[in-house]
Amino acid sequence: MRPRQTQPDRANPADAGTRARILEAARDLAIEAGFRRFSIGKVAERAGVSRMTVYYQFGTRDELLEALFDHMAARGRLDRLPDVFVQPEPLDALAQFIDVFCDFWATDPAGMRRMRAWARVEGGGEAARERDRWRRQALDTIVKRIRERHGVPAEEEVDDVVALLYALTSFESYEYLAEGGRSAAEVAALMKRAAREIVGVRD
Amino acid sequence: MRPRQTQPDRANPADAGTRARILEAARDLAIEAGFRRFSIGKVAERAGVSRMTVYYQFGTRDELLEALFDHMAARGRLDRLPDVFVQPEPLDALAQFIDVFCDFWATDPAGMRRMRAWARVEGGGEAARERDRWRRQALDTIVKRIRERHGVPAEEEVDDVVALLYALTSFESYEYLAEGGRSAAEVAALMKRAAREIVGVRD
DNA sequence: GGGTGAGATATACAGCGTGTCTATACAGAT
DNA sequence: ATCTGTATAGACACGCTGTATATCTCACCC
Repeated sequence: MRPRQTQPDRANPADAGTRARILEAARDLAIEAGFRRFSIGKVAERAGVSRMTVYYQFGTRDELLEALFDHMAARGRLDRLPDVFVQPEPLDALAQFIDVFCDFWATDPAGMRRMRAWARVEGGGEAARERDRWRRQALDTIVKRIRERHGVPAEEEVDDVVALLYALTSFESYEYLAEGGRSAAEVAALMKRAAREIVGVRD
Repeated sequence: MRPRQTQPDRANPADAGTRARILEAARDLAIEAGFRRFSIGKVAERAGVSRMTVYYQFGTRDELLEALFDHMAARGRLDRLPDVFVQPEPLDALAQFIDVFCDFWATDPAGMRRMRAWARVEGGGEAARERDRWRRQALDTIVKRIRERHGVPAEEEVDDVVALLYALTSFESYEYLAEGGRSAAEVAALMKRAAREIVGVRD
């Protein structure tokens, strides 16, 4: 167990968030320099803090990166997701789901890409994997509701439709779609159109 | 400039491919240990070669990884791609295109995933990026042929359709689709179905 | 006011990995 | 016999991680 982070708004010396400053510095550095040149020392320097403080707060480089992952997710307004499930019309829910995620991916594509890739390289990023599992589950729910509400278009398996939507709404797909200079909104529109075709509802 | 690789079939001492042995060792190690524990020393040891030889042959760790990338592509039977373009029926071409890539991704998913992620993290993997550009270009050609041959389904922009297919046929999508335990052939079938819906031909 | 405890820091160190340099050994080609 | 390209050995500078130890400084509590 690591030294535990105490109450964030602790009546502390000069600042009120050494951790936050370190995370911001880490994020900037990750984006700017890539993970190759990402080191505890540099993060510390950038945060105006000693190297030992970073170790004290986060333990290891990996734990710092994992924390950074969470930190970025928190900035991404992913908290709007619950709204999606109160939508009475599941097709609207699907559309809104796509909007929320596209906004999320768009908050910080450079950071996101590095963090996710890092997770794939190193096997870290448990937070991201967790979120992906969640995303899949959500799609499953939505698709099932759509099928209850509207008909089932012949031979299509639920699992297959969910898998396709899962791939379509991934960050990686977002990035590929955004490559041509498309804005987040444009990507979302494209995804929504494709999603409609994949679920195959004859409106 | 690095020491240049001489003719591969050089009438050499004992082996006839120190490079090849090193690349195989590198591949095994990358898959087995991840890039975290991927070091020149370990590769050398595994290849039964001295550390200096690796440096001599590849220069730097990055150059070794870049070479490894090419090496893996060469094993993936990506050379069957030209066949795709002699297909008279562009819809068949699209299907075959998907088959070839799914086979390619399936040759070595573990290695592929690490290599691609590494490219994203470090900015390396020029070979992979090159291949992606090529993939996009190929899809563009196929889509245009489809539109010539069959009609154009209303408002759909060529660029949008191409982008969607590009995302759909990416390695990352392959991986997401394969997650449920689907075989390469099953993933290919799924991709083909989705691709048909995306191009929107009313057969 | 003295004690306590958590946060932050300084210094030092072991260990590992990269990349460079120099020197050497050896095989085939001229 | 010499030259060239390949493989290797040993040593080294440098940078990064992670740990250990000791110190400093507050806020807070009695």
